[in-house]
Amino acid sequence: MAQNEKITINDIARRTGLSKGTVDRVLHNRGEVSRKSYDRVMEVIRELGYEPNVYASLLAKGKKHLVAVLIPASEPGSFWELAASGIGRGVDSMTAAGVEAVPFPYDQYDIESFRAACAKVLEAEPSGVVLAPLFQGETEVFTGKLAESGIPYCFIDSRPDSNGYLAYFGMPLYKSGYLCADQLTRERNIRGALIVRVRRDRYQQSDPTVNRRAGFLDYMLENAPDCKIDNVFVDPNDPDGIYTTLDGYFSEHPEVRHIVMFNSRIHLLVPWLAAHPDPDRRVVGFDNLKANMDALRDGTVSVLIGQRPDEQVRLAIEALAEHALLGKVPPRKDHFMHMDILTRYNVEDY
Amino acid sequence: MAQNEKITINDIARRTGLSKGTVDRVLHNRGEVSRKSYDRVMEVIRELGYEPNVYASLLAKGKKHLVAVLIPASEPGSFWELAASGIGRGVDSMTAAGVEAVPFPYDQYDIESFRAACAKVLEAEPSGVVLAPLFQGETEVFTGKLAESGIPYCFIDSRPDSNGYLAYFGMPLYKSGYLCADQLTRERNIRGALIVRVRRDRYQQSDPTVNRRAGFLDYMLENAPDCKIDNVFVDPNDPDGIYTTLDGYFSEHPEVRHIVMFNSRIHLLVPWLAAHPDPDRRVVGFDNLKANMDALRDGTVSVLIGQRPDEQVRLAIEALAEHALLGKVPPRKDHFMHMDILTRYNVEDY
DNA sequence: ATGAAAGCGCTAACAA
DNA sequence: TTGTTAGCGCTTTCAT
Repeated sequence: MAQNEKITINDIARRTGLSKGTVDRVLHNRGEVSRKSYDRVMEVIRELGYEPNVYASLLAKGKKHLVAVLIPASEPGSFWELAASGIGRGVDSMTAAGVEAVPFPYDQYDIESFRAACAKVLEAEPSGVVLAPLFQGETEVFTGKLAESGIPYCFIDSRPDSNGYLAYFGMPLYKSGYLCADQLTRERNIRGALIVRVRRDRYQQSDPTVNRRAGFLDYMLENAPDCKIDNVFVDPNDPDGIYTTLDGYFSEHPEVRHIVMFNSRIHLLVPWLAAHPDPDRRVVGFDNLKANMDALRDGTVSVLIGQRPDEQVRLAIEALAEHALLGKVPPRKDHFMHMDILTRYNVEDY
Repeated sequence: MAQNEKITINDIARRTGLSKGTVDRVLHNRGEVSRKSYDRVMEVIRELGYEPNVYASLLAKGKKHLVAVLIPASEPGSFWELAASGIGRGVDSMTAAGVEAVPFPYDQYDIESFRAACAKVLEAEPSGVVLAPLFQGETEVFTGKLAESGIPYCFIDSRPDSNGYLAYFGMPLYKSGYLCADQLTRERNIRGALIVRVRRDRYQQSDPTVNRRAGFLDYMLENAPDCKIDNVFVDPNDPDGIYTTLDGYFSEHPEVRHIVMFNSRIHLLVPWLAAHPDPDRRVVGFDNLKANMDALRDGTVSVLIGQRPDEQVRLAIEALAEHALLGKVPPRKDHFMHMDILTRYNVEDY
């Protein structure tokens, strides 16, 4: 649509009186061209509105682009499984354009496995890398290496304070806490609310939930200052312990009917909640894990706030693909995903 | 990644003792091949796990694919403007793969302009068509012609009862009414609710709001059977009339605090609502028009239910692109979009 | 610094 | 029915 007829490097070779070879050299500015020729070629290029033919280029260099996706191994039913499902989701037309996204999984609790995965990625010489910065220090080391090799990378889920990334796709964490509080407390005059937390001490990982909690608490301060907020800690690997903990808490605080968790594990509470039904209770959690959505369906959980991790991955891959293919740099770096409010009435098509 | 080394039609030509030409013929089964050769080629193809090189193919045929998008002209601030914005959103890598999406706008109130747009589309010989079936009869005529020409098409927004389409992307209408009712009536014991409707008689158009209303009424019947539901009709082009109508209604029914509209025009009520603030009022509408989102922000409207018309368009284009490029047929035909619940706390990143 | 030429894998027109 | 061949637009040696 640009020009009436598509113009090729031949056209611009003819017009400049130079050869295809030279034109190609300036096109990819790989030197060995006289200043004069360079300028002349550039001039004609813009004059004629030349646009390279991607197929021809790709065909000629016979290279497939690889986008490495560095995220934790997707244990069934986990948050990262959702994220991983975004890898295949990548438009097939992208595949058709010669970009392949490949997962490089690692154990999110084992920093060594992360290092190993990083090494593999480097070996594979990808055109781009998508990663979630779980291990802060190690991530910095790795992205440093990527930068050295001139390999662009995108963050998903959360984002370190560095600056070299091509783009970031994630949920606005603080705001999500705010939204969460609003969904939790539809009425005024709430007596108390319970935050169920998971202890995470051992791992030197970043913790996205602290921002969420901050947003939550600020909302409560502003809108329900008299609400007493309790915290309770549970171990995700100890279902019985969770049950007992809740039993203990609620026998002391039967008046509390508002419960919230800031990570993706709200489903851990289902056994206790199901055993102690209460139509006036309100439970809000995060992320569309299968187990969470089931809890929504059967009414155990009232609202889930979703962030489409699969979309985050897809968008990151696409950004990288476009960078590799077309040299495009996204106009904005930070892309905050919409926060989806899920209830039993709109989970089905999620 | 498929095979160790990429295998080409030359390989399979050599292996079968036939020529590239013949191989190509069976690849695109365009006949002129003996049964025997055909079988042999197919055998070797699967044996070697041959996969065509899309660039080479595209380069050779030098054809760009055109996807025509047949939707109403996007008046600023309208629903269709949102939809149209999905056209550009199409991944650029798709563009890189040689697919261009082009809008063919028409006047949604003028069936003649629709016919004209259809004619233009046919002339352009697109590889696929995206359309919203506003004019029922005319749509049938048009899709009939498309079918004749072997051009695949996708519906967005709503879907006729026909069957020849490649895919459909839209909101589940009945369910959206149900969801709407749930968002409107958070408490029990509602005295009354008001449905504001737009008269549409002149136009022989399909009306998606009837299903929505049905879902809404069913929810109310099941969950708030004692709620009296009133209807009021307004003319979108007569702001003063709207104001007066509401004035009239609410002077008679001051106890009604729940208001809903099933089309995308909830913003029409803003002047009256803003002039008569009531913290206990609840207003629910549909679609993320700019004006609607503004109303959400300033608190005039409580909840908006969104369906991402731009995504519908994008997905439809992609489905068509993949069909054109790779011959892929979507596994499911009907794709129901997630219904987004928007409040003032999550509009920002929408 | 520049040009010539051989492909990349596939398509399509033409011969046979 | 099948084979041959000339490109498609660009990249990449290898000469010059």
